[in-house]
Amino acid sequence: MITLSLPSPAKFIPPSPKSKNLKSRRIRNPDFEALKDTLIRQANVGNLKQAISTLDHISQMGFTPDLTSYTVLLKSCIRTRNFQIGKLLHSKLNDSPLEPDTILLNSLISLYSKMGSWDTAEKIFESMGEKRDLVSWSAMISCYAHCGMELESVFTFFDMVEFGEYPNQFCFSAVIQACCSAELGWVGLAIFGFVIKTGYFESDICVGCALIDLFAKGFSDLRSAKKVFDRMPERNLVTWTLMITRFSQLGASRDAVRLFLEMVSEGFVPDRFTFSGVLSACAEPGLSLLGRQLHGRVIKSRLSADVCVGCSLVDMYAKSTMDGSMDDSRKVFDRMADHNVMSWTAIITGYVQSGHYDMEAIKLYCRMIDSPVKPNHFTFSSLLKACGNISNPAMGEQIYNHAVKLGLASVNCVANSLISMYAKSGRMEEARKAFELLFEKNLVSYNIIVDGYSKNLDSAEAFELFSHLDSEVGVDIFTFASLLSGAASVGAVGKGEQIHARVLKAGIQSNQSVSNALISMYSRCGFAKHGFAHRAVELFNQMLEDGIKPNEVTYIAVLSACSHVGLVDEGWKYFDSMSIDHGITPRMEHYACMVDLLGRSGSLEKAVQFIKSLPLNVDALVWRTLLGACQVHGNLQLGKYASEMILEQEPNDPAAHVLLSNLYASRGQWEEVAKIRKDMKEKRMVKEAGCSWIEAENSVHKFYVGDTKHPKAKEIYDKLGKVALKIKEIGYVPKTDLVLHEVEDEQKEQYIFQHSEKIALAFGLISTSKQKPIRIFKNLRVCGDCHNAVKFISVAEGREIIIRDSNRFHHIKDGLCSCNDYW
DNA sequence: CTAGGGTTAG
Repeated sequence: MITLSLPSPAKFIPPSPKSKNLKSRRIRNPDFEALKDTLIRQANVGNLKQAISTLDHISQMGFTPDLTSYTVLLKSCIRTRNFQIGKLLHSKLNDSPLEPDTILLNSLISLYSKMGSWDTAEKIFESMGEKRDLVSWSAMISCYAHCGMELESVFTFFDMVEFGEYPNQFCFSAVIQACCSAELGWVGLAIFGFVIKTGYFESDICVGCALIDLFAKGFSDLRSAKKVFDRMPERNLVTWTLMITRFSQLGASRDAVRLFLEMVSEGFVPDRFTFSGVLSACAEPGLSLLGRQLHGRVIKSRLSADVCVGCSLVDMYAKSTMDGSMDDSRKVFDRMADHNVMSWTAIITGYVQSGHYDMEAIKLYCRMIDSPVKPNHFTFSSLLKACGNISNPAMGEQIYNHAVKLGLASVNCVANSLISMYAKSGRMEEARKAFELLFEKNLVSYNIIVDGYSKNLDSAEAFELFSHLDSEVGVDIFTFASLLSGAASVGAVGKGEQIHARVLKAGIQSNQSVSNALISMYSRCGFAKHGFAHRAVELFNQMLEDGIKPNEVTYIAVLSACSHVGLVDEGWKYFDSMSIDHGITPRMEHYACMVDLLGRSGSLEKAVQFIKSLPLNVDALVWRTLLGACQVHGNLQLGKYASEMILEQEPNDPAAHVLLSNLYASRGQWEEVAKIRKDMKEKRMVKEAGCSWIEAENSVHKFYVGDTKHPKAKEIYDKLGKVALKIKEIGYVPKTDLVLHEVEDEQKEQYIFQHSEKIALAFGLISTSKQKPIRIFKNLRVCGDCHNAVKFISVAEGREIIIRDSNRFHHIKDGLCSCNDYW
């Protein structure tokens, strides 16, 4: 019988790899050996602070810590990503008389590589001389690959081969990783050929992982990635995690989840990286329940405070919570043990993308810069987007200045975000300036500026850029979507049709965003003849037939198209099938579309019934839609109810006050009007002053109510008087009931003719060419009498008139308006 | 020491 003698667990210390060398030393001091053993144990369990003080203790005792101690400590720093202590060790090593060996220097390269300090890593690598081995080469190749210096990485690989070293699996995996981009994918494929000859493809897990990435990241080709995965003779947790993460990143969320379940059933235990990958996949709509269940498993695995898992959870809850609430996301963020750039960026981005928490995002940024964590280019992109959302270019500029100071200003996505921020704030001149100053204009930059011009109703400029893009850079789905929305915004349906033709020629009509933009364009351009709104509905049906998946946006477009042409039954049909057939939970916008549809067709009671039948309380948007319909149909009772509901949720909503006041005024109930006005005054609510502007003679002319400041004021009012007479002759009757003050009828008519949109139109009539349509912009909704008068003027003067108000555009021609008299 | 992760402008 054989008995094994083992040391008791308390005394057992794992042998260090260098113990053989140590035995050869002649002098062994027991105190030194004991301290060293302690140090190694502390380092191995990741207790770096104590290990460092043990190291100091060794020096204080008069011993010189040996290379093994440094190596073990450094490895632990790399494993736990403790860069601060890593750098401290490096400086201690420089101060010590020790001559670092290859392993220690390689470890230092790896440390600086993981920190992103490629320059320090490079210096160490170059100083190594004879000590350089295959590990040094592969560490350096890998360092360049991870620091965004892919070409440097490839060249270093070739240098190594030229130097006479024969690459092993580590070198191959490092250099292939550098080639995992669209630009260098072909180099990766060439190296793949080399790998096959060496036989590493069949035998090494690292090489397999790199090849999976070559296909997934370099070619977005998940099928080939899966082929590599299936052919690998051995798969470990890293391999599975890599597959799950890449599938998730490329939008194959359900496949990612399937892989995860398969992995678990094969007995692998997911770690922080695996959870991170699969949770990201669960941000996709429809997978949130699974995401919550996985969160439970994360807690059981004691990983809930981990930064990496936390990031994915923050992102998942931000994206998957239906009502856009950030509560769950924030809870996860607040419970995380500590934060890094990514977790800060994840929560800030979550707030920005949820739609209405831009200020919260900026507040968090203020907290972030008080912490030791520095923002990166992703953080700045999101923050600039937030500033654009709230149209605050001044704040955006401040934040951009921070990016300048951190040397991130010229990073593509930061500079592009700045342009987008200006464009969203209506500052097209600044946007254009920033665009022209771009160091490198990519397709995204062009799409932002084209979209900017489109949204800011300068479709001429947008189309001009488009033709440049078309011939020089190339266009993509975003360009088409922007142009379609631009065409829709100014009612340029002819241009829209041209783009539609191009879409068909390019064969991209089956793309979801393009399809949505097309439907939306035809829906918004629903002219009096109903032709285009019908076309929107037709396109939608065709989209379904072609098997393109509709999303929430599609339904907003198609429901509003139904609303524009009064297709009540179809509207109901689509609304029902949205959730039943396509699993899309209706949002407030969809409810608002239905209320609009019912309200427009005069079924106000049905609209109220609809709201009451819903399983949840609707928000102010829906009630405002109802209130608008009440105003058009003069239903005071329901209007009052609707505005009460709005004010319950948004007590200081000026729009609700004004709409209700207008409703009372149209019924001549002046006491009520006065009450509301007083209430508004007390609450210090500012009603935006109505103003209209028009572009003529190469500049913008802006008019307020009763404005007489314009140099051509006399001519304008003369023209206005003449036009008033002309249209009365052909049947125009002033809607004096829309005057919101209690005055005599004759005075009311005067008031009405001082409205800013009429003044702007009169100016347009005397200063623009008869062939071109007159384009007027108004900051508020166009007044009912003005709308009516403009229809008559279009006949009397034979002009095409387009009014873009705060709500929509009105394309008025031959006495008819594209809005079908509902807005 | 050398393979995997989370944040990203249209």
